[in-house]
Amino acid sequence: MNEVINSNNNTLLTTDKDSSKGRIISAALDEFGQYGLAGARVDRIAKKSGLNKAMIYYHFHSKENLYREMIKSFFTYITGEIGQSLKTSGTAAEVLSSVIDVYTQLFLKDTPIRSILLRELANPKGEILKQIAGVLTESKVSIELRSLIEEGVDKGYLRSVDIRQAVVSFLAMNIGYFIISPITDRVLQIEDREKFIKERKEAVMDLFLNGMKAREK
Amino acid sequence: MNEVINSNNNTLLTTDKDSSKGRIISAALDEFGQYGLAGARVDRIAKKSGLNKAMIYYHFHSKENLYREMIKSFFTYITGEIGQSLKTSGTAAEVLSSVIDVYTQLFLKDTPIRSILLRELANPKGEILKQIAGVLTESKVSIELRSLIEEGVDKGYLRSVDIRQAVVSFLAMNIGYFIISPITDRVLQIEDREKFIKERKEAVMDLFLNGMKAREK
Amino acid sequence: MNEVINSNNNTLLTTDKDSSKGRIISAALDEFGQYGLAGARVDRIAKKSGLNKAMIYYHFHSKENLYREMIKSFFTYITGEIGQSLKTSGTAAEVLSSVIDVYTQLFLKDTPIRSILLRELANPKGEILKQIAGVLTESKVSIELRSLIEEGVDKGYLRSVDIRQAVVSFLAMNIGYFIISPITDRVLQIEDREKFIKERKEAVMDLFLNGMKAREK
Amino acid sequence: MNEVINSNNNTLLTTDKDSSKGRIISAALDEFGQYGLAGARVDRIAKKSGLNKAMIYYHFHSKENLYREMIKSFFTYITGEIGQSLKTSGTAAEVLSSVIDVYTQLFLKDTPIRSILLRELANPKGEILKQIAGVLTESKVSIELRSLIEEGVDKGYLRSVDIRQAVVSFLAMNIGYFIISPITDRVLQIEDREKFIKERKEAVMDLFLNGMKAREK
DNA sequence: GATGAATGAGCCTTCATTCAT
DNA sequence: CATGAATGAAGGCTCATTCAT
Repeated sequence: MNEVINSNNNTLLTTDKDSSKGRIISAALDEFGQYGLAGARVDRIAKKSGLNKAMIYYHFHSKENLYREMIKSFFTYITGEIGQSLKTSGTAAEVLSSVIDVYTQLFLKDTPIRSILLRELANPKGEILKQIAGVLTESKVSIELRSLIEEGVDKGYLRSVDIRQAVVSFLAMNIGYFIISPITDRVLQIEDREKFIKERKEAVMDLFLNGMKAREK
Repeated sequence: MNEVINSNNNTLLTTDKDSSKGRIISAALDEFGQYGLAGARVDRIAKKSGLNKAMIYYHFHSKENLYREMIKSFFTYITGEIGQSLKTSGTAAEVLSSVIDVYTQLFLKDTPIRSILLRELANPKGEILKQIAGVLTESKVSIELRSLIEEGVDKGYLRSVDIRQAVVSFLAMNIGYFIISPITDRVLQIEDREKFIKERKEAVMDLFLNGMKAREK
Repeated sequence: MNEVINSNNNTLLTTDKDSSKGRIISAALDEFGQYGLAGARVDRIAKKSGLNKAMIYYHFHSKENLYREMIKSFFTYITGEIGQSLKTSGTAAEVLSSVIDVYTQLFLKDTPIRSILLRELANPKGEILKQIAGVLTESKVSIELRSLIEEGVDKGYLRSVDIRQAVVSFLAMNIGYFIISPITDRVLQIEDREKFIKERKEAVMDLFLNGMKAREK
Repeated sequence: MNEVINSNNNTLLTTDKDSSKGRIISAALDEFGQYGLAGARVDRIAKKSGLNKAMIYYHFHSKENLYREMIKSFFTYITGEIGQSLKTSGTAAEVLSSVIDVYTQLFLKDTPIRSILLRELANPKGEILKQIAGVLTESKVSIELRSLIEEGVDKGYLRSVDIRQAVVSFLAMNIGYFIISPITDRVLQIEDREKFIKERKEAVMDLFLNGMKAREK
């Protein structure tokens, strides 16, 4: 799941542990994930990467540019992951299950990417979000979901609803949960988080499919 | 000195807006909302508040403490708002509708509180989240939702599902949407956001209630 | 000659030794004179001024701006000096003598201003030179010289020559000497510089007046 | 390897222009002329020379040494130029005219050497000035001037004046003008500089010869 | 010779915080 | 309460110089 995927160019991915650029990007992911862009310290990134601070500027010119390059690099990697993981054929339940798996993998732990995404969501007008949206658009996940639902509607086993609302609801139930879980877990006093997440997949699919199912009147 | 008031901007506070403390808190909400804790500048807060920088330290001792006080002040206010807005009786649809209204109101615009909440969610172990969770727990929203669903299950018109999963799904469809909307709006190419949000309320209630409804076998 | 002339505004002159701005400007004059803009170190200026480095930025915003302010301050002071020293009536010899005295005073020693002026002359397109030229234009020295020569020509005791060339020649013989003297003193093996400079005044006036004098043919 | 050559730019050197050393020296002249020793950047010199930064250190060991070597190289060239251009026989007017031509050629444009010389003059105690003075001493210009004047005095058509003062005055009127011209041109509002410089030669010779001429009493 | 990468010291600037008044 | 000035500790970035190849 976290193997080396070394692109030829300057988009070195998370775990190209050999090249200096790769080590810096990796350290940057850590640092930016933990402290955010403003809170990150170039000194710490240098130390984490085992390189001299000047090397960061040699390769990336500025802290902000390093941030951008890191995000670009990461999302290039993510796109590949999603592409590989996503089942695009099978029953509706199977496809949904596969989509859920992808997001669960991405957000389950306190990954740097989760933190970075959240902080970027706090700047809705920032350029980074556009970039992220672009990558996700190309990853076709939403298109898969849309055509899946459209097919169900066409074949008559799903109700005719606003498809975009349905897609948003599905994504929100998955990604949205992982985002707000630090609060909801506390409010709902969920102690065994692992178990809850395991059960969540079933619960989401059940609610979604039931909510969408056509009724015989 | 502790009344719920409206600051001149879009920031709602629990402190007298004319007092120095109030003006500082108001400016801090702006600044922290825009830049986050690490990115905020005490100088700017001073300028925004029309006061001297030293006054901030006179009243709040440190930047971090100002941040905490600001959040405390804000959530005290929020709690009141939710308490007043939340219908606790009526049909299930009416209660859910009222809950949705509250969250929509809170997150609709790019409010400072949305940004602050998101950045705090990026630090899942931070103390602030505990505080927020505490406030929300006391606001009884989740309890209302839980008992609403339990009642439905008891009376037989809702299926017997994991109630906490249901509550999480409902919250995620609402709050979660507002959080990830900067991305989903782009990916799904939603141009008329106002309209989409208006329709969303119906869509969420429809999906949720249908997904929960008991079936005749 | 070096007294405190404290303008009311932000143009503090060289020796306003009390105010922080004055102390910084004074230290800056030293430092920039010795090392030039690029070679100057803000740390050293801070140390010399007895203040914290941050205070320099508090008062002057940037090293470059401090440089500009220092020059502005200094030339404002110089203008006053020239204005006071310059005799505007008397025989031609008296006026010229007074002009020479002013420049001798300014450039005799290794003053910071001499160094700064020279380094600016190395950037002929820089803004600073324009500023300096402006100040000197307002100081009326050149106008005095021109009208002095014009009068001599009108009255018939000076030859009719290009007045601007004459003014330039006079200035070059004075200022120009002080500028190139580190070289000429060596090449011409002038050991007793003090004596040479004392004699120079006579020599310059003699050459200039003789060179300009009308001849009976 | 040590021929006098013309670099591609406006920089004259004594080193083979195609060799790496030559290209570096040429680039250094450019860079030091524009920014001075402290402001010069080794990176830029490398880029301008089309070579790697490490090559500069391979050939010149340090930035400061490169500076010295560049100056040495340049003045070796200058000496040759002066030697070739300088007429050492003819009437006094012819010789002076030839000297003026040499200096005009050297300082007319914004040559790097003009800037470098000016900045060095700002450090009157620096070693570089000694070096320059040495080269000029060897170039015999001042000796030519001295003997020219001495001859005039001996033969009776020049007044008996301090010869060194006369030489200094002559040099100052020429070199000194080119140095202070960025200021005087502005103060005297000289718009057609080309024309002024052409006329200057006559004016200087006229003033100088007239000023020195013996008078019949 | 030639190069890209690496380094350590230092530089300009900023910032949270405090002090004197 | 309120302010302008002051401070020390970084923080981002640069630069002369060196190393491995």
